[in-house]
Amino acid sequence: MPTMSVENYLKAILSLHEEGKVQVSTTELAKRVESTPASTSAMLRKLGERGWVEHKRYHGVRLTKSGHGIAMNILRRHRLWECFLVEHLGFDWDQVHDIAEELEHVDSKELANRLDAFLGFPKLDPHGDAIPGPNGRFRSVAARTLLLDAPRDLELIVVGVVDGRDAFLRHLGVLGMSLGTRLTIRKRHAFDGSLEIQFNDDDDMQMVSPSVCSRLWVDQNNPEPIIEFPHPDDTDEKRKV
Amino acid sequence: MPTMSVENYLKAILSLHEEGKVQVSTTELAKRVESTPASTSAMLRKLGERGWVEHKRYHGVRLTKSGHGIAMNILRRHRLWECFLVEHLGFDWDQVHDIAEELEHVDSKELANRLDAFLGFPKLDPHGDAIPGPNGRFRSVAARTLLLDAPRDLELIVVGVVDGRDAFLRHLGVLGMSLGTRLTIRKRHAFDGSLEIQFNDDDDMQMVSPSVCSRLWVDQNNPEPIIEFPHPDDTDEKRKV
DNA sequence: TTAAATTTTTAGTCATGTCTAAAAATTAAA
DNA sequence: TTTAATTTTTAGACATGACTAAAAATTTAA
Ligand SMILES: [Mn+2]
Ligand SMILES: [Mn+2]
Ligand SMILES: [Mn+2]
Ligand SMILES: [Mn+2]
Repeated sequence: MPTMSVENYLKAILSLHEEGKVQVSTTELAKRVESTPASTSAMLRKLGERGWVEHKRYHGVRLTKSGHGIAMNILRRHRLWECFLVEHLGFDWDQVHDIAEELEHVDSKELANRLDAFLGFPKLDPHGDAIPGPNGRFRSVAARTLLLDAPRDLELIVVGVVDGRDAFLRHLGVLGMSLGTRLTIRKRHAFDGSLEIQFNDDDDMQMVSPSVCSRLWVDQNNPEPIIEFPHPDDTDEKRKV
Repeated sequence: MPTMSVENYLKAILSLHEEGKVQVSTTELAKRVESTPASTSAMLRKLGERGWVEHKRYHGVRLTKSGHGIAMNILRRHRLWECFLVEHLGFDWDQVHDIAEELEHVDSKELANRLDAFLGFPKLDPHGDAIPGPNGRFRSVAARTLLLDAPRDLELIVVGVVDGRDAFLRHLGVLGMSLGTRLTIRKRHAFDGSLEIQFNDDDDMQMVSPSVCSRLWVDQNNPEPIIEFPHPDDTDEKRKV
């Protein structure tokens, strides 16, 4: 029965893990949870004592298996609630994060499972992020590429955002982009890395900055290979592929 | 921006007001929020300082208009979420209270209003209790009587419970009663106040204790007079009837 | 109307989680 | 490799909300 604060720290560590950091530094974590390094340091001591992280002083932390399970559970609830807010209450995808940030802490396994069923066991949240299942593992997700790295002259479809902050989502709105937008890269500008993109719905052409392109996941309409993201410690051989 | 704890205290005071107490005593409130008189006393000082209650030391408290507004808002969210849990997630009416007790603290006016719309602007929660509207006032509710006080030989319909605790709701299940049950009082036993009740669906007769009968609201199938429950301080003349 | 019982408040602790400022350890630069 | 910069931890405070035990006020009983 972790507190709300503990849950937020664990979830933040998980998200940093998923961004590639094997060891999470105190300062980085502090930024993520919007607190100070001092507070974070104190929290890490506690998380370590309770067996949710492995913490070597002055070097980073890693989630333990049990900490990873808790964090995946919060992430699951966060993304399920985001689905509910967008699909059933009609919120825009840039309005749901803060509300889900609170809803995710309502503690009831039964609630999460029933909500999951009510939503039709979605695989992705409104931002294209994978939703963990009740077992604490991600459901399979289609392969995807950063728009910045995608090939030219091939129809692409926007399937996710790397950066879920409201400011970025609203900027996408200004550019006329959202999940499902079909587009084709027509030109790469070597000078600043901008892409000239054709919007396949209206044949409109537009210049898009590399900063935006590096924050968008696109699908190349390949047959979808299945990928799972287990916890690094998880050597369970019976795992389904 | 009251804390979760403050919200629980204010809501508890409101519910005691609605049970007829004009002044709420420290001990009674402590029992309701499941804390001690000492903790409650400290909280009341704080609530008074912030202008949410009027508190004369050693005599009870009353909600101020602003405190009443906050409490009605929490109550609104509590009951809306209960509707959602029962009607859309398939929970039983005796499983939703504790979950709603947490959901009610998720702070977003927009969320409450959209949920309200999603549910079709319900007037009553799954326990037959009135749901406050976005203006902080109860919506109109049909007149109702305690089963204990209802007349004999008249078809009645169960429309609400006075006591929403899970134990009581489950006991109702054992008796085969829930919201909507049609019944008729056939005999009053003077000795212990028990009622002999005919269930109109299956013509079954059953003895029901006065303790249960004093916890059930029934409708007499009269044309529904409209009642509102404004705050006692509210002398606003423009109020709609 | 005084004494006893009850209720309420105060006093003193504790747990959680936050902060700033200072000290310690690590990492980067010279 | 010694020094400088950066990161992390510790020290010391504070806010919130809970508790037990003791004192004060009120209510009830004698
Ligand atoms: Mn959160
Ligand atoms: Mn999301
Ligand atoms: Mn509550
Ligand atoms: Mn209810």
